[in-house]
Amino acid sequence: MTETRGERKEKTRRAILDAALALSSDTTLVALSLRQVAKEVGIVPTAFYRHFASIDDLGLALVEEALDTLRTLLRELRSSAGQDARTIIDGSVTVLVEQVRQHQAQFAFIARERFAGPPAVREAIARGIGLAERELSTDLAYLPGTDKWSDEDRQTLSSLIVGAMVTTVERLLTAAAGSTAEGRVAASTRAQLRMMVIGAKHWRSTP
Amino acid sequence: MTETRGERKEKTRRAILDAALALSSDTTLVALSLRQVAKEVGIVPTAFYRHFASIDDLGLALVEEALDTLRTLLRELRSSAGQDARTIIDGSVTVLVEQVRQHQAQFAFIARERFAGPPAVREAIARGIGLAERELSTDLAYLPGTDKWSDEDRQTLSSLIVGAMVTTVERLLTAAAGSTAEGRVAASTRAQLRMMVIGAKHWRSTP
DNA sequence: CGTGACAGTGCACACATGTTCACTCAAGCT
DNA sequence: AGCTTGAGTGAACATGTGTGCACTGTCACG
Repeated sequence: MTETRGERKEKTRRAILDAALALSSDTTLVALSLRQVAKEVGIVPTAFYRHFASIDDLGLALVEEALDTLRTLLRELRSSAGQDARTIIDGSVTVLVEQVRQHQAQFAFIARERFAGPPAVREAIARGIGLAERELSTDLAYLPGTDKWSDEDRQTLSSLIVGAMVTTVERLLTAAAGSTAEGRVAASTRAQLRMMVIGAKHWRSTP
Repeated sequence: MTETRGERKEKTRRAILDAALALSSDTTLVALSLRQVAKEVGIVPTAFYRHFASIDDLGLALVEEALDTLRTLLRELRSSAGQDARTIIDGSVTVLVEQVRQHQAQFAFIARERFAGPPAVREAIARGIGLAERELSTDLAYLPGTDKWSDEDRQTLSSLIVGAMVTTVERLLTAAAGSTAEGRVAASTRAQLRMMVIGAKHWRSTP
């Protein structure tokens, strides 16, 4: 045999996860049926239980993976440094588009299940996005300009930016890769980020 | 009889719509079963067909109603005039919170089905939000400051604002009515809108 | 070489689903 | 008063669902 026992197992586990992601993209996680997945993978329904304790478990594993790519996106965004605001923005949007295209299915999954998924899934996604906001917020504490702001103001700006990013991801998901629509979304997002930065630059807290 | 035949029919039709909205709030539209709805309403499953041609038809009627309350929100927002930017923003956020609280289930439905619903539903919701963006964009053409802008810039600002509004609605839905969390969301949104307005005020298009 | 672990099989069960059909029986018209 | 219309009924259907249980065959290890 060219494959060891453990490798084979991992392979069908992957196949199950992939099939589940593909099938749920037509509808939703709650509408995902064990038997559909099994048929797609090419195993008998009961063999599914060799890999997951239940169908809910599958959903949890799926969201875990999706959040992993979310965290990857965040890491990439933070490491795509730049000198002035302009280049930071341009680079960030480029990274965003790239990552969304590269992991389209995962981001679509997150967008779908963010409000439609089971409670545990919804909460996990909310935590992921909340984390992004907090990270950006603390990053802002070290940036010239916002370093003098109050925590509250930084959180406000951070949630505004993250919100715009989420909206952009959602827009990208409905635009075909490499289409003019995609270009428009990217350009629009860049403009929006610049607008926000300008707003932040002239911001004076008025409680 | 205290009720006419037509009134009775309309009454159970309403009951079906209400039950469907309530039941789908636990999961999703696609996971909504005819028999669940029928049981909740107190009619036999087959009686359902006297009111809707199919379960998909129900979904369409549901989204139609939800979009109606969305349009109501937009109308309320536009009519809640004010003098300076500050009072316009404050009034708008107040209206937004009010409307979301008053039609919580409908807005939750929209948030859920926006990406998880069947294609027809998703497209209907996207059209509704697109309409909001276009309306705001044309409104901006008559406001001092943005009246001199290019259409493109106005669309960019409009989509930014609408996006922030959508995000705010989503945040409100996860915050309890009258809670301190709700107050924080409202305050944060007001600050964000002010930030955006400031950004717009100092905006110079850089193509 | 022999033996145990275990991924995958096949059958079974009990239950839920959407939709059909012929029906009842009261309201509302002529 | 008589007759039609139509909201609601109840049984039936074919199909899909999750999960339990005894099984097989092969890989990996003592």
